[in-house]
Amino acid sequence: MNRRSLSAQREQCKVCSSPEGIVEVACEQCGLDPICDVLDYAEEESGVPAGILLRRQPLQRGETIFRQQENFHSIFAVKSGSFKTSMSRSSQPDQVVGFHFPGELIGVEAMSRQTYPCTARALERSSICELRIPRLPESGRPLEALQASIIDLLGREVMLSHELVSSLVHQSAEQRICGFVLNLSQRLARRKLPSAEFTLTMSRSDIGNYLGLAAETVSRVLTRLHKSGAIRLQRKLVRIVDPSVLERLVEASPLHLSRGIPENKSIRFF
Amino acid sequence: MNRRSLSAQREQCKVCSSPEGIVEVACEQCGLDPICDVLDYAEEESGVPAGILLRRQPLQRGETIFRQQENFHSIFAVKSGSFKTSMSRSSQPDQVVGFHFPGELIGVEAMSRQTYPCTARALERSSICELRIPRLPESGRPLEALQASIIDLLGREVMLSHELVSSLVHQSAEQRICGFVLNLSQRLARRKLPSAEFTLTMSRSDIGNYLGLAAETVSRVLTRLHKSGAIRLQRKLVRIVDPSVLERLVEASPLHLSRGIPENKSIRFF
DNA sequence: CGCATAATTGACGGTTTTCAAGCACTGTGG
DNA sequence: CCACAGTGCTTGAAAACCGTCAATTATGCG
Repeated sequence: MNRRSLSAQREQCKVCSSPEGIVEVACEQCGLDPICDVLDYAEEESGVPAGILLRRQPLQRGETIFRQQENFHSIFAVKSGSFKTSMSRSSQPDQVVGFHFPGELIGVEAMSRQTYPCTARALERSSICELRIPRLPESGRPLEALQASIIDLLGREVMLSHELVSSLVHQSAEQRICGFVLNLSQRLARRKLPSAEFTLTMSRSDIGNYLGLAAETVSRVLTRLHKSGAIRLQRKLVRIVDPSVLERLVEASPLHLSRGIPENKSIRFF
Repeated sequence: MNRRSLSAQREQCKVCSSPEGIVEVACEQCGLDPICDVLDYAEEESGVPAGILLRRQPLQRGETIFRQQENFHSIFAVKSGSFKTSMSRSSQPDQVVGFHFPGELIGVEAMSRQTYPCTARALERSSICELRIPRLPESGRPLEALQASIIDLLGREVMLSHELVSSLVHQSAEQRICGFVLNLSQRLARRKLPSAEFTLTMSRSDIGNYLGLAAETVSRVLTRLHKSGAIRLQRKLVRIVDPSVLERLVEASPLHLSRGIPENKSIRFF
């Protein structure tokens, strides 16, 4: 009996059994899954010592998993809820560097360092799994496989960051926000979560901070998209009515519009 | 006799012996150094099969090391000269995602992928070292140590990207360009290369593309800095006259740090 | 209910982009 | 040696875009 069929039954997974009825990502949709796989987690007799991979108590809105400059010890996977990671810059408000949704990892960029370079804060009531890196060797699993998984994780992270840079610097406010909304939708869809209608758990300021825009601009663009019928918007609740409008806005470059034919689009921003 | 004393003599290093009199980075200043270290390269009797780490023929301006979507096989270290990496995006001009100077690495972000996500092109006559990843196991060295080095490299790259994003999106054109110039200077200084006066081997368009500015804006800001006396500027040659002026403009947000060199060489994973 | 926080909306000004023209450097061939 | 074209760089003027400031409304929480 393999791990996937076990974890599909959910209550069999030692780590991921959901304590209450909150919507959370399934193990096989989680970014930590390849590593759990190596560890044979969810196998009753995996023989992995307890405390290497563990389920943490739910966090309340505003609580932190870790703070900037604390000692690195674990990477985390979001099971439910959402988080933001931010870096404090001297003499200026914090810079939001990322948002994290169920199935996504937090803290991988600290992997090569002594300390976490940013603070991870819950945007709502959320739960996480924790993988204690220094204790991995105790698992008795081949280190090479574990390291290979981690290299894979990091490589993806680098790719994403590069694409984030390219998408941000050359796009207008409208394009950035369309890309942001579409990206959130795609990330939720990838984890098999509702992706046509969802709540923006972060504030307009957080979005603006992340995208390099003023909060007012975020607000203006969102209401403009609402009035144009591309999305429906009620406070923090977003429903994507016409994805093609958003996609067209993201792809359409104000410069060089006449040149080149719009190709097949695979939007992977943020 | 350890590797460092050997490579200090330069002609003893199997990989890095400089064929002609071109200014290039020393091995111990190179981002690949921790890995070469593990491989005991430069040791005459290291026993590592040939062809894993090798010195490539110099590239002419405009030549590519690899192109986007080619199969991944190696990461590269710049020995002399400079490179730009760029990604082509559907229906838009290429996006410059990075510049690479002696001692810095190219291609690490492809580590977890089948193919290179960007194209690496020489900005001038340049030379490189190549590390063939698929052949690493042949070295007989513990894979864990090699993987740990690679994890270290990738972790840094993620950090850099985060810092790049935060420094780009919230800064004015003047701040971005000051940061860019200072960053170049710091990266050169770090590799013990001339850092007060150097040439911008990339075009104004490349700089603008990278920083998310129009080429005209880059030109305007540079001449403004020149007229204010902070720098001297002759076409592509830059001399930093008063670093404090630049630093004050950038304020406290240091632009992306240099690529590829570990601050402390002790890799503390696993 | 009332306060504090967040979101919206409007007006204005500064920065940056765009468009356009002119200039400087490079390399080629006569 | 010079004329020439090609490319990249500089400079100018107008307009678009977005940030700031400020006022107003909405929302959440005690």
